[in-house]
Amino acid sequence: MTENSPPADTGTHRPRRSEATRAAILRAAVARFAADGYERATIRAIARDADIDPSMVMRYYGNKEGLFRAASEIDLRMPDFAGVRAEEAGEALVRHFLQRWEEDGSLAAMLRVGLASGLDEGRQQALLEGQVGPAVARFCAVPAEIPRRTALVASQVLGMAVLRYLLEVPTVTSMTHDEIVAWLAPTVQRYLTAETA
Amino acid sequence: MTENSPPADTGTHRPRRSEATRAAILRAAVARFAADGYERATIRAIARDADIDPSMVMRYYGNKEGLFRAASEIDLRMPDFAGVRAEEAGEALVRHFLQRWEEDGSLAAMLRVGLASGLDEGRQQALLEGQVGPAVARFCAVPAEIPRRTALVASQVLGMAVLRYLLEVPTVTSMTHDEIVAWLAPTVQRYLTAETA
DNA sequence: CCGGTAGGTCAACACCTGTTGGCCAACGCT
DNA sequence: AGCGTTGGCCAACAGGTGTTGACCTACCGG
Repeated sequence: MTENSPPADTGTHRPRRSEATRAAILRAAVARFAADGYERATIRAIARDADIDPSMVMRYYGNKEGLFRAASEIDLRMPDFAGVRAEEAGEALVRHFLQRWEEDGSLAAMLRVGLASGLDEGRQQALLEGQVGPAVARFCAVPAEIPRRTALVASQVLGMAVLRYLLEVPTVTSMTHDEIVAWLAPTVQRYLTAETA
Repeated sequence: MTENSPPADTGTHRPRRSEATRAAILRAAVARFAADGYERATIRAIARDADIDPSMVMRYYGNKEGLFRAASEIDLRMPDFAGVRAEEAGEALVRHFLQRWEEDGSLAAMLRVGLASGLDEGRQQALLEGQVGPAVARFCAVPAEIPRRTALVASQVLGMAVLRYLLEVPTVTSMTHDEIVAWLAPTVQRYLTAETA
Protein backbone atom coordinates (compact mmCIF):
# COMPACT_ATOMS: atom_id res chain seq x y z
CA MET A 1 0.00 0.00 0.00
CA THR A 2 2.48 2.61 1.18
CA GLU A 3 4.72 1.35 -1.60
CA ASN A 4 8.00 3.11 -2.04
CA SER A 5 7.91 6.82 -1.49
CA PRO A 6 10.96 8.13 -3.31
CA PRO A 7 12.54 11.37 -2.10
CA ALA A 8 11.61 14.44 -4.04
CA ASP A 9 14.90 14.74 -5.80
CA THR A 10 16.28 11.55 -7.25
CA GLY A 11 19.42 13.25 -8.49
CA THR A 12 20.70 16.49 -9.82
CA HIS A 13 18.52 16.22 -12.90
CA ARG A 14 14.90 15.74 -12.17
CA PRO A 15 14.47 12.50 -14.05
CA ARG A 16 11.04 13.24 -15.42
CA ARG A 17 9.24 10.51 -13.59
CA SER A 18 7.96 9.28 -16.94
CA GLU A 19 11.33 8.22 -18.22
CA ALA A 20 10.48 4.82 -16.86
CA THR A 21 7.38 4.64 -19.01
CA ARG A 22 9.22 5.99 -21.97
CA ALA A 23 11.77 3.24 -21.60
CA ALA A 24 9.09 0.62 -21.15
CA ILE A 25 7.46 1.68 -24.39
CA LEU A 26 10.74 1.51 -26.20
CA ARG A 27 11.51 -1.92 -24.81
CA ALA A 28 8.14 -3.24 -25.87
CA ALA A 29 8.54 -1.62 -29.27
CA VAL A 30 11.87 -3.27 -29.91
CA ALA A 31 10.42 -6.65 -29.02
CA ARG A 32 7.32 -6.19 -31.12
CA PHE A 33 9.10 -4.83 -34.16
CA ALA A 34 11.52 -7.67 -33.80
CA ALA A 35 8.86 -10.34 -33.68
CA ASP A 36 6.36 -8.97 -36.16
CA GLY A 37 8.08 -6.52 -38.48
CA TYR A 38 7.17 -2.89 -39.00
CA GLU A 39 3.62 -3.11 -40.34
CA ARG A 40 2.43 -5.99 -38.22
CA ALA A 41 3.73 -4.50 -35.01
CA THR A 42 0.74 -2.35 -34.11
CA ILE A 43 0.93 0.55 -31.73
CA ARG A 44 -1.90 -1.00 -29.80
CA ALA A 45 0.03 -4.19 -29.26
CA ILE A 46 3.13 -2.33 -28.19
CA ALA A 47 1.12 -0.25 -25.75
CA ARG A 48 -0.49 -3.38 -24.33
CA ASP A 49 2.93 -4.92 -23.79
CA ALA A 50 4.09 -1.80 -22.01
CA ASP A 51 0.88 -1.67 -19.95
CA ILE A 52 -0.13 1.78 -21.05
CA ASP A 53 -2.53 3.42 -23.42
CA PRO A 54 -1.84 3.62 -27.15
CA SER A 55 -2.13 7.36 -27.04
CA MET A 56 0.86 7.49 -24.72
CA VAL A 57 3.01 6.09 -27.47
CA MET A 58 2.06 9.02 -29.64
CA ARG A 59 2.72 11.52 -26.87
CA TYR A 60 6.19 10.18 -26.34
CA TYR A 61 7.31 9.40 -29.85
CA GLY A 62 5.10 11.50 -32.09
CA ASN A 63 4.08 8.79 -34.48
CA LYS A 64 4.81 5.24 -35.42
CA GLU A 65 7.78 6.06 -37.56
CA GLY A 66 9.32 8.08 -34.76
CA LEU A 67 8.90 5.14 -32.45
CA PHE A 68 10.55 2.88 -34.96
CA ARG A 69 13.46 5.23 -35.44
CA ALA A 70 14.04 5.26 -31.72
CA ALA A 71 13.66 1.52 -31.43
CA SER A 72 15.93 0.63 -34.29
CA GLU A 73 19.14 2.23 -33.21
CA ILE A 74 21.76 -0.45 -33.56
CA ASP A 75 24.90 -0.55 -31.47
CA LEU A 76 27.46 -3.08 -32.66
CA ARG A 77 29.60 -2.51 -29.54
CA MET A 78 32.79 -2.82 -31.51
CA PRO A 79 35.78 -3.18 -29.18
CA ASP A 80 38.89 -1.25 -30.12
CA PHE A 81 40.93 -4.36 -30.95
CA ALA A 82 43.95 -2.72 -29.39
CA GLY A 83 45.77 -5.88 -28.41
CA VAL A 84 44.92 -7.83 -31.53
CA ARG A 85 47.76 -8.72 -33.89
CA ALA A 86 47.21 -7.95 -37.55
CA GLU A 87 47.09 -11.58 -38.61
CA GLU A 88 44.42 -12.33 -36.02
CA ALA A 89 42.15 -9.54 -37.16
CA GLY A 90 39.84 -11.71 -39.24
CA GLU A 91 39.20 -14.18 -36.47
CA ALA A 92 38.72 -11.45 -33.90
CA LEU A 93 36.15 -9.68 -36.03
CA VAL A 94 34.18 -12.79 -36.91
CA ARG A 95 34.12 -13.92 -33.29
CA HIS A 96 32.94 -10.55 -32.09
CA PHE A 97 30.10 -10.46 -34.58
CA LEU A 98 28.97 -13.97 -33.78
CA GLN A 99 28.90 -13.19 -30.10
CA ARG A 100 27.18 -9.87 -30.63
CA TRP A 101 24.42 -11.28 -32.79
CA GLU A 102 23.89 -14.10 -30.39
CA GLU A 103 23.71 -12.06 -27.20
CA ASP A 104 21.29 -9.52 -28.60
CA GLY A 105 18.40 -10.97 -30.51
CA SER A 106 17.00 -7.56 -31.31
CA LEU A 107 19.96 -7.03 -33.61
CA ALA A 108 18.64 -9.60 -36.03
CA ALA A 109 15.17 -8.23 -35.62
CA MET A 110 16.16 -4.71 -36.43
CA LEU A 111 18.11 -5.85 -39.42
CA ARG A 112 15.06 -7.71 -40.65
CA VAL A 113 12.85 -4.69 -40.31
CA GLY A 114 15.47 -2.37 -41.70
CA LEU A 115 15.78 -4.53 -44.79
CA ALA A 116 12.07 -4.94 -45.22
CA SER A 117 10.78 -1.43 -45.55
CA GLY A 118 13.25 1.17 -46.73
CA LEU A 119 12.27 3.48 -43.91
CA ASP A 120 15.74 4.46 -42.86
CA GLU A 121 17.62 5.14 -46.03
CA GLY A 122 21.30 5.68 -45.48
CA ARG A 123 21.04 4.39 -41.94
CA GLN A 124 23.03 1.24 -42.65
CA GLN A 125 25.55 3.32 -44.55
CA ALA A 126 26.14 5.34 -41.41
CA LEU A 127 26.37 2.14 -39.43
CA LEU A 128 29.09 0.82 -41.68
CA GLU A 129 31.08 4.03 -41.66
CA GLY A 130 30.55 4.85 -38.03
CA GLN A 131 30.98 1.48 -36.37
CA VAL A 132 32.56 -1.10 -38.65
CA GLY A 133 34.80 1.36 -40.43
CA PRO A 134 36.90 2.37 -37.44
CA ALA A 135 37.52 -1.26 -36.54
CA VAL A 136 38.67 -1.97 -40.08
CA ALA A 137 40.84 1.12 -40.00
CA ARG A 138 42.90 -0.34 -37.21
CA PHE A 139 44.13 -3.08 -39.51
CA CYS A 140 44.22 -1.22 -42.80
CA ALA A 141 47.06 1.16 -43.44
CA VAL A 142 45.73 2.90 -46.54
CA PRO A 143 42.85 5.22 -45.56
CA ALA A 144 41.43 5.38 -49.07
CA GLU A 145 40.82 1.65 -49.06
CA ILE A 146 38.90 1.60 -45.80
CA PRO A 147 35.37 2.09 -47.14
CA ARG A 148 35.70 -0.65 -49.70
CA ARG A 149 37.34 -3.12 -47.33
CA THR A 150 34.68 -2.32 -44.76
CA ALA A 151 31.97 -3.10 -47.27
CA LEU A 152 33.61 -6.38 -48.21
CA VAL A 153 33.93 -7.48 -44.60
CA ALA A 154 30.34 -6.47 -44.02
CA SER A 155 29.14 -8.44 -47.02
CA GLN A 156 30.53 -11.68 -45.66
CA VAL A 157 29.54 -11.17 -42.05
CA LEU A 158 26.11 -9.89 -42.93
CA GLY A 159 25.44 -12.72 -45.35
CA MET A 160 26.25 -15.22 -42.67
CA ALA A 161 24.02 -13.36 -40.22
CA VAL A 162 21.12 -13.41 -42.62
CA LEU A 163 21.42 -17.14 -43.17
CA ARG A 164 21.93 -17.99 -39.53
CA TYR A 165 19.78 -15.54 -37.60
CA LEU A 166 17.14 -14.33 -40.02
CA LEU A 167 16.46 -17.27 -42.29
CA GLU A 168 17.66 -19.75 -39.69
CA VAL A 169 18.73 -22.23 -42.29
CA PRO A 170 19.38 -25.50 -40.43
CA THR A 171 22.65 -26.20 -42.19
CA VAL A 172 23.96 -22.91 -40.89
CA THR A 173 22.43 -22.86 -37.43
CA SER A 174 23.91 -26.26 -36.73
CA MET A 175 27.46 -25.02 -37.26
CA THR A 176 29.51 -24.17 -34.19
CA HIS A 177 31.19 -20.83 -33.70
CA ASP A 178 34.56 -22.46 -34.24
CA GLU A 179 33.51 -23.98 -37.51
CA ILE A 180 32.16 -20.70 -38.77
CA VAL A 181 35.29 -18.89 -37.69
CA ALA A 182 37.46 -21.47 -39.42
CA TRP A 183 35.75 -20.75 -42.72
CA LEU A 184 35.01 -17.04 -42.47
CA ALA A 185 38.06 -15.71 -40.67
CA PRO A 186 40.45 -16.22 -43.62
CA THR A 187 37.96 -14.46 -45.89
CA VAL A 188 37.64 -11.47 -43.61
CA GLN A 189 41.37 -11.47 -43.06
CA ARG A 190 41.93 -11.23 -46.78
CA TYR A 191 39.41 -8.42 -47.16
CA LEU A 192 41.22 -6.55 -44.39
CA THR A 193 44.85 -6.97 -45.28
CA ALA A 194 45.36 -8.45 -48.74
CA GLU A 195 46.86 -6.09 -51.29
CA THR A 196 44.38 -4.60 -53.72
CA ALA A 197 43.67 -6.78 -56.73
CA MET B 1 -12.31 -5.36 -84.48
CA THR B 2 -12.06 -8.78 -85.98
CA GLU B 3 -9.00 -9.22 -83.79
CA ASN B 4 -7.69 -12.70 -83.64
CA SER B 5 -10.34 -15.34 -83.53
CA PRO B 6 -8.57 -18.36 -82.14
CA PRO B 7 -9.88 -21.78 -83.06
CA ALA B 8 -11.91 -23.52 -80.44
CA ASP B 9 -9.07 -25.78 -79.39
CA THR B 10 -5.70 -24.11 -79.05
CA GLY B 11 -4.11 -27.39 -78.08
CA THR B 12 -4.79 -30.62 -76.34
CA HIS B 13 -5.46 -28.80 -73.08
CA ARG B 14 -8.10 -26.15 -73.30
CA PRO B 15 -6.05 -23.20 -72.16
CA ARG B 16 -8.70 -21.58 -69.99
CA ARG B 17 -8.98 -18.32 -71.81
CA SER B 18 -8.39 -16.51 -68.53
CA GLU B 19 -4.78 -17.58 -68.29
CA ALA B 20 -3.90 -14.22 -69.73
CA THR B 21 -5.61 -12.43 -66.88
CA ARG B 22 -4.11 -14.77 -64.37
CA ALA B 23 -0.68 -13.96 -65.72
CA ALA B 24 -1.41 -10.24 -65.70
CA ILE B 25 -2.38 -10.41 -62.06
CA LEU B 26 0.78 -12.27 -61.21
CA ARG B 27 2.92 -9.81 -63.11
CA ALA B 28 1.36 -6.88 -61.30
CA ALA B 29 1.70 -8.69 -58.00
CA VAL B 30 5.40 -9.28 -58.45
CA ALA B 31 5.94 -5.62 -59.26
CA ARG B 32 3.87 -4.38 -56.36
CA PHE B 33 5.30 -6.73 -53.78
CA ALA B 34 8.71 -5.76 -55.06
CA ALA B 35 8.12 -2.06 -54.73
CA ASP B 36 6.11 -1.93 -51.54
CA GLY B 37 6.69 -5.08 -49.52
CA TYR B 38 4.07 -7.55 -48.42
CA GLU B 39 1.83 -5.48 -46.19
CA ARG B 40 1.95 -2.28 -48.18
CA ALA B 41 1.21 -3.98 -51.46
CA THR B 42 -2.57 -3.97 -51.33
CA ILE B 43 -4.71 -6.27 -53.37
CA ARG B 44 -6.60 -3.26 -54.62
CA ALA B 45 -3.43 -1.70 -55.98
CA ILE B 46 -2.38 -4.92 -57.65
CA ALA B 47 -5.80 -5.29 -59.22
CA ARG B 48 -5.68 -1.73 -60.46
CA ASP B 49 -2.31 -2.37 -62.08
CA ALA B 50 -3.70 -5.45 -63.78
CA ASP B 51 -6.82 -3.57 -64.87
CA ILE B 52 -9.25 -5.91 -63.22
CA ASP B 53 -11.40 -6.07 -60.12
CA PRO B 54 -9.89 -6.89 -56.74
CA SER B 55 -12.25 -9.77 -56.34
CA MET B 56 -10.67 -11.44 -59.37
CA VAL B 57 -7.45 -11.71 -57.43
CA MET B 58 -9.26 -13.70 -54.80
CA ARG B 59 -10.94 -15.93 -57.37
CA TYR B 60 -7.63 -16.79 -58.94
CA TYR B 61 -5.35 -17.03 -55.97
CA GLY B 62 -7.61 -17.65 -53.00
CA ASN B 63 -6.20 -14.99 -50.73
CA LYS B 64 -3.37 -12.56 -50.40
CA GLU B 65 -0.92 -15.08 -49.03
CA GLY B 66 -1.65 -17.43 -51.92
CA LEU B 67 -0.96 -14.63 -54.34
CA PHE B 68 2.29 -13.89 -52.60
CA ARG B 69 3.35 -17.51 -52.67
CA ALA B 70 2.74 -17.60 -56.40
CA ALA B 71 4.47 -14.29 -56.96
CA SER B 72 7.54 -15.05 -54.91
CA GLU B 73 8.81 -18.10 -56.66
CA ILE B 74 12.43 -17.41 -57.34
CA ASP B 75 14.31 -18.94 -60.22
CA LEU B 76 18.06 -18.47 -60.03
CA ARG B 77 18.47 -19.88 -63.55
CA MET B 78 21.64 -21.66 -62.61
CA PRO B 79 23.47 -22.88 -65.70
CA ASP B 80 24.98 -26.33 -65.50
CA PHE B 81 28.58 -25.06 -65.57
CA ALA B 82 29.48 -28.01 -67.78
CA GLY B 83 32.43 -26.43 -69.51
CA VAL B 84 33.81 -24.64 -66.49
CA ARG B 85 37.17 -25.77 -65.11
CA ALA B 86 37.33 -26.44 -61.39
CA GLU B 87 39.64 -23.52 -60.68
CA GLU B 88 37.31 -21.12 -62.47
CA ALA B 89 34.28 -22.16 -60.48
CA GLY B 90 34.36 -19.27 -58.04
CA GLU B 91 34.52 -16.63 -60.74
CA ALA B 92 31.83 -18.32 -62.81
CA LEU B 93 29.45 -18.45 -59.89
CA VAL B 94 29.99 -14.88 -58.78
CA ARG B 95 29.58 -13.59 -62.31
CA HIS B 96 26.39 -15.53 -62.80
CA PHE B 97 24.86 -14.18 -59.63
CA LEU B 98 25.80 -10.60 -60.39
CA GLN B 99 24.26 -10.88 -63.82
CA ARG B 100 21.17 -12.62 -62.51
CA TRP B 101 20.49 -10.05 -59.81
CA GLU B 102 21.04 -7.24 -62.22
CA GLU B 103 18.82 -8.50 -65.02
CA ASP B 104 15.90 -9.30 -62.78
CA GLY B 105 15.07 -6.62 -60.28
CA SER B 106 12.25 -8.63 -58.82
CA LEU B 107 14.84 -11.00 -57.39
CA ALA B 108 16.00 -8.38 -54.94
CA ALA B 109 12.45 -7.45 -54.22
CA MET B 110 11.39 -10.96 -53.43
CA LEU B 111 14.37 -11.43 -51.20
CA ARG B 112 13.45 -8.27 -49.35
CA VAL B 113 9.91 -9.41 -48.82
CA GLY B 114 10.96 -12.93 -47.97
CA LEU B 115 13.29 -11.63 -45.31
CA ALA B 116 10.78 -9.22 -43.89
CA SER B 117 8.00 -11.38 -42.61
CA GLY B 118 8.67 -15.08 -42.19
CA LEU B 119 5.78 -16.05 -44.40
CA ASP B 120 7.56 -18.76 -46.27
CA GLU B 121 9.50 -20.70 -43.71
CA GLY B 122 11.88 -23.18 -45.24
CA ARG B 123 11.42 -21.66 -48.66
CA GLN B 124 14.96 -20.32 -48.85
CA GLN B 125 16.22 -23.61 -47.53
CA ALA B 126 14.61 -25.32 -50.51
CA LEU B 127 16.08 -22.67 -52.78
CA LEU B 128 19.56 -23.41 -51.51
CA GLU B 129 19.21 -27.16 -51.79
CA GLY B 130 17.32 -27.16 -55.04
CA GLN B 131 19.13 -24.54 -57.07
CA VAL B 132 22.47 -23.56 -55.57
CA GLY B 133 23.25 -27.03 -54.27
CA PRO B 134 23.42 -28.78 -57.63
CA ALA B 135 25.76 -26.13 -59.00
CA VAL B 136 28.04 -26.54 -56.02
CA ALA B 137 27.87 -30.30 -56.40
CA ARG B 138 29.52 -30.04 -59.79
CA PHE B 139 32.70 -28.75 -58.19
CA CYS B 140 32.63 -30.62 -54.91
CA ALA B 141 33.60 -34.26 -54.88
CA VAL B 142 32.45 -35.16 -51.38
CA PRO B 143 28.63 -35.29 -51.30
CA ALA B 144 28.43 -34.93 -47.54
CA GLU B 145 30.11 -31.54 -47.71
CA ILE B 146 27.76 -30.09 -50.29
CA PRO B 147 25.15 -28.56 -47.96
CA ARG B 148 27.72 -26.78 -45.88
CA ARG B 149 29.73 -25.52 -48.83
CA THR B 150 26.51 -24.38 -50.45
CA ALA B 151 25.61 -22.40 -47.37
CA LEU B 152 29.03 -20.79 -47.24
CA VAL B 153 28.89 -19.75 -50.88
CA ALA B 154 25.38 -18.43 -50.31
CA SER B 155 26.47 -16.42 -47.29
CA GLN B 156 29.02 -14.48 -49.30
CA VAL B 157 26.95 -13.98 -52.41
CA LEU B 158 23.83 -13.10 -50.48
CA GLY B 159 25.65 -10.66 -48.24
CA MET B 160 26.97 -8.85 -51.29
CA ALA B 161 23.49 -8.84 -52.83
CA VAL B 162 21.98 -7.34 -49.70
CA LEU B 163 24.53 -4.55 -49.59
CA ARG B 164 24.38 -3.82 -53.31
CA TYR B 165 20.77 -4.37 -54.31
CA LEU B 166 18.72 -4.05 -51.14
CA LEU B 167 20.55 -1.48 -49.05
CA GLU B 168 22.19 0.05 -52.13
CA VAL B 169 25.19 1.22 -50.16
CA PRO B 170 27.06 3.65 -52.42
CA THR B 171 30.46 2.16 -51.73
CA VAL B 172 29.18 -1.14 -53.05
CA THR B 173 26.99 0.03 -55.90
CA SER B 174 29.91 1.99 -57.31
CA MET B 175 32.05 -1.12 -57.67
CA THR B 176 32.24 -2.69 -61.11
CA HIS B 177 31.46 -6.33 -61.74
CA ASP B 178 35.12 -7.03 -62.34
CA GLU B 179 36.13 -5.49 -59.06
CA ILE B 180 33.56 -7.47 -57.16
CA VAL B 181 34.59 -10.64 -58.91
CA ALA B 182 38.23 -9.99 -58.13
CA TRP B 183 37.45 -9.88 -54.42
CA LEU B 184 34.66 -12.43 -54.09
CA ALA B 185 35.72 -15.12 -56.55
CA PRO B 186 38.66 -16.35 -54.45
CA THR B 187 36.39 -16.56 -51.43
CA VAL B 188 33.76 -18.58 -53.23
CA GLN B 189 36.46 -20.69 -54.82
CA ARG B 190 37.80 -21.56 -51.39
CA TYR B 191 34.34 -22.41 -50.07
CA LEU B 192 33.86 -24.69 -53.05
CA THR B 193 37.12 -26.56 -53.25
CA ALA B 194 39.35 -25.98 -50.23
CA GLU B 195 39.85 -28.98 -48.02
CA THR B 196 37.78 -28.99 -44.84
CA ALA B 197 39.38 -27.09 -42.02
C1' DC C 1 -32.73 -20.13 -80.89
C1' DC C 2 -31.67 -20.71 -76.28
C1' DG C 3 -29.77 -21.89 -71.90
C1' DG C 4 -25.65 -22.77 -69.20
C1' DT C 5 -21.38 -21.34 -67.80
C1' DA C 6 -17.02 -18.92 -67.46
C1' DG C 7 -15.06 -14.32 -66.84
C1' DG C 8 -15.76 -10.16 -64.79
C1' DT C 9 -17.90 -6.07 -62.06
C1' DC C 10 -20.20 -3.74 -58.11
C1' DA C 11 -21.18 -2.70 -53.71
C1' DA C 12 -20.89 -3.87 -49.33
C1' DC C 13 -19.30 -6.11 -44.88
C1' DA C 14 -16.61 -6.44 -40.77
C1' DC C 15 -12.50 -5.33 -39.02
C1' DC C 16 -8.42 -3.05 -37.72
C1' DT C 17 -5.26 0.76 -38.24
C1' DG C 18 -2.79 5.31 -36.76
C1' DT C 19 -4.08 9.22 -34.67
C1' DT C 20 -6.62 12.87 -31.92
C1' DG C 21 -8.84 15.64 -28.29
C1' DG C 22 -11.16 15.80 -24.06
C1' DC C 23 -11.22 14.37 -19.46
C1' DC C 24 -9.34 12.67 -14.88
C1' DA C 25 -6.15 12.00 -10.84
C1' DA C 26 -2.15 12.85 -8.39
C1' DC C 27 1.71 15.44 -7.24
C1' DG C 28 4.81 19.67 -6.15
C1' DC C 29 5.13 24.20 -5.30
C1' DT C 30 3.88 28.54 -3.04
C1' DA D 1 -5.19 25.19 0.97
C1' DG D 2 -5.22 26.05 -3.80
C1' DC D 3 -3.37 25.81 -8.25
C1' DG D 4 -0.92 24.46 -12.25
C1' DT D 5 1.40 20.99 -14.38
C1' DT D 6 2.30 16.40 -15.51
C1' DG D 7 1.23 11.47 -16.59
C1' DG D 8 -2.28 8.82 -18.03
C1' DC D 9 -6.85 6.92 -19.81
C1' DC D 10 -11.05 6.78 -22.61
C1' DA D 11 -13.73 7.08 -26.56
C1' DA D 12 -13.97 8.27 -30.91
C1' DC D 13 -12.70 9.48 -35.83
C1' DA D 14 -11.58 8.78 -40.63
C1' DG D 15 -9.63 5.88 -43.55
C1' DG D 16 -8.03 1.69 -45.56
C1' DT D 17 -7.87 -3.45 -45.47
C1' DG D 18 -8.95 -8.40 -47.04
C1' DT D 19 -12.76 -10.73 -48.32
C1' DT D 20 -17.51 -12.02 -49.85
C1' DG D 21 -21.75 -12.68 -52.41
C1' DA D 22 -25.06 -11.02 -55.66
C1' DC D 23 -25.39 -9.58 -60.15
C1' DC D 24 -24.25 -8.93 -65.08
C1' DT D 25 -22.62 -10.23 -69.89
C1' DA D 26 -20.92 -12.52 -73.64
C1' DC D 27 -19.76 -16.68 -75.55
C1' DC D 28 -20.53 -21.62 -77.06
C1' DG D 29 -22.61 -26.08 -77.52
C1' DG D 30 -26.78 -28.26 -78.70
